[in-house]
Amino acid sequence: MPGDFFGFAGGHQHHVFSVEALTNGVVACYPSRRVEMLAACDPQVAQLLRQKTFDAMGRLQAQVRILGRTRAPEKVGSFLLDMAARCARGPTDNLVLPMSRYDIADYLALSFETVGRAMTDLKQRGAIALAGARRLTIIDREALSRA
Amino acid sequence: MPGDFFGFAGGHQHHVFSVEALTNGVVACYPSRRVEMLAACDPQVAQLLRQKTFDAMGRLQAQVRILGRTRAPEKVGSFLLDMAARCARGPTDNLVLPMSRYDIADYLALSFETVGRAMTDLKQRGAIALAGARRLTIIDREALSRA
DNA sequence: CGACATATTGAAGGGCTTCAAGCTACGTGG
DNA sequence: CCACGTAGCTTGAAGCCCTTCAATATGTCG
Repeated sequence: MPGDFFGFAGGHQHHVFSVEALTNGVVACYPSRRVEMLAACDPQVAQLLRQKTFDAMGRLQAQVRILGRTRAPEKVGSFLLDMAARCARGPTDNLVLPMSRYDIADYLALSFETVGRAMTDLKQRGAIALAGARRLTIIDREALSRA
Repeated sequence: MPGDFFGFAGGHQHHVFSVEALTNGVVACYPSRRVEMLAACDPQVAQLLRQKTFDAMGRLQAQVRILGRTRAPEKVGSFLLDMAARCARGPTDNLVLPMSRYDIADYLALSFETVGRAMTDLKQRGAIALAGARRLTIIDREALSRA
């Protein structure tokens, strides 16, 4: 998502992940060698780099927590909470998913049909409200985390 | 595992994970505020901190890759490869699991019976050899990653 | 409007979980 | 020394959840 840094982990060897942008945008590349030099010279750059790295770790930890769920509605529920936190444009719990069911399924290690079924399941339980496939409102955060 | 750093992500708020040591050992705690000060003053400390952080991110990414597998033998197989890489005491593919089936199951979001069944499954396919429950030899790395 | 991508819904099958019963290994105490 | 007890592992059977395949619906462009 906009502002996210990625790719600095895994040493200078091969990367084990690919990255997909959820919106149109520009990707700025910084050669790791040069970043290291900059960080060595300028403590403020080093501090910023630390901050960005910690942010990236936080995203990874969130991903681990989501993938660690055992059932589909739990996975989708915690995914929606995560997306709500990252797409937050205000205090409301309305959000527009920036990705398709297929992309969500890929992210959660589920089939895209199961993602859809989990959505309607959460809706029927009153945890969320759906307007179309991507526009939704979070009604019961508790229900999403313990779905 | 020995030498692992952890806990510096997630900002200065609440941590969302617990950590469990796989061996007896000593945990050294560094107040984040003081670490920040040290890093700001000493570029070498900052460099070391970056390195340790990248290592931790690598572990998290490995965990995501493992949890992202859809079937149990795949999960256990890639877990074993990961453990082999982290327990490496030489070029051999022998390793002693430092954790019980129950702990592995918890780590992989599976039931401990399923972990055991996946083990015997991998053994019967000739991917690994088991000596007791924890001592094993990796025979076919390919088979483990595509199990 | 028409066409294509995306979502929903249904039904059959398979994998994992759960519950339950043995089994093995190890340490304790008689 | 051996019986015993506990913790960990294995194995079996039933049930549930997810996947897969298939058909229909929705919606979003041109």
